[in-house]
Amino acid sequence: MAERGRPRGFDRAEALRRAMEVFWEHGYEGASISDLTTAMGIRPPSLYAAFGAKEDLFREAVARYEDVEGEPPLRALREAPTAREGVEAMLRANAHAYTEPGRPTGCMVVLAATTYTPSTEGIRDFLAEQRRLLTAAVRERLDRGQAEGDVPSGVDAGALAAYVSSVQFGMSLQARDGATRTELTAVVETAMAGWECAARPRA
Amino acid sequence: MAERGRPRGFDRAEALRRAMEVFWEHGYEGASISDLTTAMGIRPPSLYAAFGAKEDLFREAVARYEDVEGEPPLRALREAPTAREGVEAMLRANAHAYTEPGRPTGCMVVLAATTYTPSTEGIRDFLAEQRRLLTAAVRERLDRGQAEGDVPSGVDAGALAAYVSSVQFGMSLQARDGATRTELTAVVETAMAGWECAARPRA
DNA sequence: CTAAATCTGTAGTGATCGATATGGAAAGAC
DNA sequence: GTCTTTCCATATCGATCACTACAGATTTAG
Repeated sequence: MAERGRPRGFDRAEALRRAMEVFWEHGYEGASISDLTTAMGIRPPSLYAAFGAKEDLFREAVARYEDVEGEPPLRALREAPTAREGVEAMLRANAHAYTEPGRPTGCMVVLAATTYTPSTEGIRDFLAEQRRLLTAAVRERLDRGQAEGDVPSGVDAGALAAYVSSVQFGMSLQARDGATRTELTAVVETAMAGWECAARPRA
Repeated sequence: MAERGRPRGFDRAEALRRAMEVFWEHGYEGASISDLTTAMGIRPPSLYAAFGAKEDLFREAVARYEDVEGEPPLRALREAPTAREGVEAMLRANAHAYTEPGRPTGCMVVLAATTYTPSTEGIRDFLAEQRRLLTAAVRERLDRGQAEGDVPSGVDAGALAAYVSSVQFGMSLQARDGATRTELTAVVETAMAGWECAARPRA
């Protein structure tokens, strides 16, 4: 049903997608309202009416990023038969996604707000929390692997999850620095080649 | 010998050290001239007279960071008897340095400029180049290990170096997100536990 | 002493930041 | 048609950005 009043003259979902790409490429502080409105094809009052403040738009863009870009690798992590295969599938999916032509390289959650000013500290903390949730998802998959017997029970799942996240976060930065898909895949294979040794109980 | 004219009223080296800490904590864009002059205890004209533009000051701050903070881990990498011990010593030194109380966490070269605007693209590229040099240093140590026989000759040194850098870059971000020294050290130990498997020739 | 050189503090430059006031345009309700 | 509601374009807001003009202060050179 049509709402009362003049209808919106642009596609809100498409505008959000374009805003996400600008934030993904330039980060929160690197994307000005002028950059965003140009990419979205609208003027500032339309942006503020449809999305609220810049910070609101950014949070919505991150949510869209996680739904569209972040979910497939996490699904691969969860749905693989073993924790090891899940981690490998997730890392391989990200090595591929981080170097997809025609769009920003690396992960938006990793790259969009490492610097901060007093006014953007909330944004920095928000992305840090999203990264902790990523590590927690790996941790949960490892715990499940231990419960199902494909990960040795003596393994420190927290340390192993933090290690996997470190590799993943580092891959994002290397992708942004120009690493190729082949190079990132080799990083994944190197990390996974060490898995049987790394995922072994230690003193 | 004293120069002609009124002498500088502040310690240039100490002012640079304070500027480095501000850039380290907040990044290039997150550190305003006002933030910098406040931390350095000087006024803008003194900053510009002594250091040039903000970008010049940043590059000098990075050089100082690399000399003071970055050199010890790299020396540990080079001076260890084997490549494996060198990498482990470097990573352990960084796990310690990234969580040193009373100063910014993580590595300045990794964290200070992941976002960018058209006017700061040069800064982003400059730090990317510094990161490539870090990876190249690891690569050189691995090549030497192969020449000296402590790294199997069939190992892909480039892939292994990129993997080590990924772990290291990821540790910086996790340190900034609040990871403790114990947690980062566990990441290093997990990575090194997999070394004998990872540093083995593969198809 | 005077002249030249260099540094410092005050006070501001134009540009850009995120965000908005205002008024006209375009829709449904009646 | 008129009234109400909502959206959009123009033009701009005050704040902050990196940076600097200017004048006074402090030094050496002579």
